[in-house]
Amino acid sequence: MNKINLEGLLSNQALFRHISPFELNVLQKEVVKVELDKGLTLFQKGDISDGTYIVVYGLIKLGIPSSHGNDKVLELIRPSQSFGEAMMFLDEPYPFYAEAVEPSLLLRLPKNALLRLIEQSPLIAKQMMIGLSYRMLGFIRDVERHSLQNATQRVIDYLLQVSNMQGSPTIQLELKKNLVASLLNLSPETLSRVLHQLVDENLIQVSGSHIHIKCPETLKIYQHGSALNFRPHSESLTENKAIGRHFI
Amino acid sequence: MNKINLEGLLSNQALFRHISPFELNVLQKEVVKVELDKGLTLFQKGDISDGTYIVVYGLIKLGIPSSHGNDKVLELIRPSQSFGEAMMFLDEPYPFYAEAVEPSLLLRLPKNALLRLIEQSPLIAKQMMIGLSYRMLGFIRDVERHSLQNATQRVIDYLLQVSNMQGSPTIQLELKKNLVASLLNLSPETLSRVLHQLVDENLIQVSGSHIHIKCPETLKIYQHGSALNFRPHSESLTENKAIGRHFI
DNA sequence: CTCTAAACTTGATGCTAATCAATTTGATGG
DNA sequence: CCATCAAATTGATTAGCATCAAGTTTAGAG
Repeated sequence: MNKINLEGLLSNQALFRHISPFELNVLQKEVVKVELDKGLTLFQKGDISDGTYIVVYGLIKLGIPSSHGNDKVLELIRPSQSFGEAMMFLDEPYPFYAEAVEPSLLLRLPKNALLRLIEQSPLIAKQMMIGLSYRMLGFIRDVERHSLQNATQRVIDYLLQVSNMQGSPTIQLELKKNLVASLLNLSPETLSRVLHQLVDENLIQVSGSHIHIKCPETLKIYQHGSALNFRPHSESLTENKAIGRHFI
Repeated sequence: MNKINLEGLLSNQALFRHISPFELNVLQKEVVKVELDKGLTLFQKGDISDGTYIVVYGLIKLGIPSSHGNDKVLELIRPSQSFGEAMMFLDEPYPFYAEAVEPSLLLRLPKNALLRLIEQSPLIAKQMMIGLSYRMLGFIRDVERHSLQNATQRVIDYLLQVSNMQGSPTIQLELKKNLVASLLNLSPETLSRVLHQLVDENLIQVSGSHIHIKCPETLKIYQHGSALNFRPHSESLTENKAIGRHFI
């Protein structure tokens, strides 16, 4: 229980960038540090929400269990990101479980403290909304990927995204391929085959968790033009695309 | 351009339940009413965000276009719900298009007005977060449905959900089956076949857009136990489910 | 450095749901 | 009330990916 340390951690969070020293001190008494070893579960699906968590370091997996063991990885939460807000605001049980993929340190912000902060600081409220919005956009992109792209396209999408995030054409997978597969809604076998195929086509090089993208541009084009990717379709859902607004 | 009418509309929105008369008057000058005929598009994917929209009446479809015409319906927005917040906060282009499925009336709240309201009223900020959270939970459930359930399960899920929403075992589809299918990530043909199968099994009755659920309980059980639903699986992703928290 | 278990790969097979195509049903307007 | 077009159904076929099963590689403990 190291107060100075805790204050330091809190003041480093983007969410509390604009917090007053006084409020920081109050908050510090309400926040709980939670340390999780690799593989440990923070909460299960169905548990009652007990606040919002911020990741200080480590990597948290939000997953949905399935009755047959083939869980779905919903999202990965990285340092300075938070999770659990939605369930807190709605007083709903968690629709996913949270588990540490790596040794992690979290901060738990109790509901009341967070609500008070929103009331006292519009800047924090705005920051929270930006956070929520960012994650919402992530979900929208997920739905798009899963609905409109095939296995190869999803893998390429993921590779390009990670490469972009890590700022290098050579990327280091931070996850077991099992988890990557689940994140992309693929079986591990299919992921393996797709990667192999991309190697065959001389688009990437793979060695372990190290993947080198030979030419991002080519890959992007391949994603849309590849013969593996789907065929035409019978009918459009949107025949009436006339654009119109009537301001009144 | 009917001012009294506009004020009335605004004060009826859950979001502005706690707004002051003065602020209501200011806001009223910034809000724009947008009327859309059936089938008309409000904005396209990629357009720059110009604020947040609240639906007064009608039904708005948020969709993602695909290069081959088989669009994906992302979400349906009903009266008193809003959309576009996330893109506004993040200054991102819309990742979907918005189109009126029925003749609709919307209110457009410009970014600046909304940001001002958040600063001035924590209650509005909180209300907005609740709204965002609600829609986030919807997306989480979508991902779960699409990842872990097969066609039959998704359809049953949908039927039970609509039945629940409408508070009756006899439900009235508010959408063309085309759109329902897209919402559930199914081809229209598959939706048709699944419904037919459920009729054969004597679980529902269908006549046009009118569907009667004979026994919600039986349907719920069928959803999990049906022979059509999947088989075991090789390997679990989550072997390490020990629950542990170290508070420090 | 070796040993063992887990992670990953590879091949063979089958199932689900998409696609294609042809009707049938239903709705809308003249 | 019929004509016309969109929506929905139905059947036949097949692509895409999951599953199952057997191997190979990798990594981490001792």
